[in-house]
Amino acid sequence: MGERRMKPVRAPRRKPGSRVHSELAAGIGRRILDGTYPPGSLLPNEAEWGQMFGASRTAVREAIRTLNGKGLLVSRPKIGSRVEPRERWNLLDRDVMAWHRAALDERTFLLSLQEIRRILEPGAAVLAAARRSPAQLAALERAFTDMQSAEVSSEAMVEADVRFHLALLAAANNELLVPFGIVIEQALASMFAYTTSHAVHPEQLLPLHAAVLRAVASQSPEAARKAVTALLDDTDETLVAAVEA
Amino acid sequence: MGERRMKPVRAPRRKPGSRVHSELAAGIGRRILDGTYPPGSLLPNEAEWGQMFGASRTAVREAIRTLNGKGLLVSRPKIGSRVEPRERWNLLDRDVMAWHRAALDERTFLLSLQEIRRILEPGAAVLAAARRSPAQLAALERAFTDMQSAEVSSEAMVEADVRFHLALLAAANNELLVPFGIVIEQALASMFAYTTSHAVHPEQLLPLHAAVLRAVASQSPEAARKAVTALLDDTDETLVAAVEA
DNA sequence: ACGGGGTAGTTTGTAGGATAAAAGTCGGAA
DNA sequence: TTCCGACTTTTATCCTACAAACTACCCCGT
Repeated sequence: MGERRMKPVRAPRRKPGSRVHSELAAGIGRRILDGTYPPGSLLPNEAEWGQMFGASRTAVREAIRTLNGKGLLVSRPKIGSRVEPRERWNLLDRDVMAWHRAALDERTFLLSLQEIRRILEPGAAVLAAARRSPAQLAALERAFTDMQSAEVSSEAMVEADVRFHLALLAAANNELLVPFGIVIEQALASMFAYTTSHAVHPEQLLPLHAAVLRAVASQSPEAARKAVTALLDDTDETLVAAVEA
Repeated sequence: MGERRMKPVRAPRRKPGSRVHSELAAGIGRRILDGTYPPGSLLPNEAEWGQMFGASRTAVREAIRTLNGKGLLVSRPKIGSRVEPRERWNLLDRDVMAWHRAALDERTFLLSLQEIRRILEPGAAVLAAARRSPAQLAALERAFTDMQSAEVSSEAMVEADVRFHLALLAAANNELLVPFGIVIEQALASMFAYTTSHAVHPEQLLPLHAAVLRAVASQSPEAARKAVTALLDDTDETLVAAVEA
């Protein structure tokens, strides 16, 4: 064996999204979200997609099955795959939202998101203050502590910040609230990475969060509502500044 | 050719959910939601599922692809399919929620849902009163008119009622609010069918909705908030009574 | 005995082909 | 003219084969 087998510096980990059928799902999904195939229109048949992407019909079918599950289209024999009306789309799905954002105006999207937070989070804070368990309070405290020890504008800070808000929603003890929160916070996380570096009042971040924590700890619903509202006001300022830039 | 081909009385229309892969997706999905396969556990491999359901591996794979897209599991070669942690599940997905409800306590679920409405809808009403377009107001009026002309406790009434609330959310002109609303109203619709027949104050239904419509029409945000809150108070009464029964 | 590395084996991923079922279309018969 | 049936297109399902990923284990060297 004169030949030494070169061990390749194997990439740390292949993304799970690099599979052929995932690429196809994303490719087709994006084309639907960006209006290339509007609702009601008929998609190319499976064989054609296969040729376009250089993939087998099997892979195409698995991609279409994914999109089917997200409510983007329905398939019927002899007809083909037809794009569903927009209200059937599962816009709260991670992937769909990602494709949506790629095709849409960033400003509008982020402002819409923040608007929803302004509706949802104060209400959640009220419930959290009234019903949080000791364990849920501990999770909230842990997130806050991590925010304190994280460097300003660091990735760790963003992560802890998101975790803080999710812990708040979880403390409300409403099973549906957490899924809603996950959708919102996840979408905001990618933007926080930009906005934390442009925070208008970076020194306010910790005190504002501390106030929320105190209110939830002392089980004062009204105080919690006000503290969260103040926090959102601050985020609003940052967002508006970031969007205008 | 002496044999006469009996034309079977063909069923009016096969449900789109009656496909093999859909059955499989539902079967596996339910097993995950009801805890048979808890988060972190390993599912049987594709061949085994095929035997269990008497289906081919292709059909199993398409089902798993669907569940994959809903965040219930991830698949890796040599490993198999592993159930994802609960917070990755797309609980706001139509199918996932249906499987969830089938496995869970109905009371808790409905009360959670109503709690979210109490948070979301007043805020949406404020936005709607401030920003509704004439066309959106017309849609709201149409839904109300249909409620007036529908028989009490009829299916048409429920449909118009749901449409009224969705129109209210749409009038808020927030792109994300409608998807959130669809999730909630759809889930409530199936229950309304039961509760409308047990309404505590059936005669209040139309006046309460009329108040909301008036407030949105006259662009009075605060009045809209109050009207929606009153409406939700009434629904609460009905819900509590229905749940206790 | 112990550690490292290569490899065998299991499971998913992709390909490609064959056949069945669905549902419009069109032509022919009553 | 009207209605029924064959035709045709496209998805639905099944099957088989092979590739790729990754674990777990065995074997070898120290």
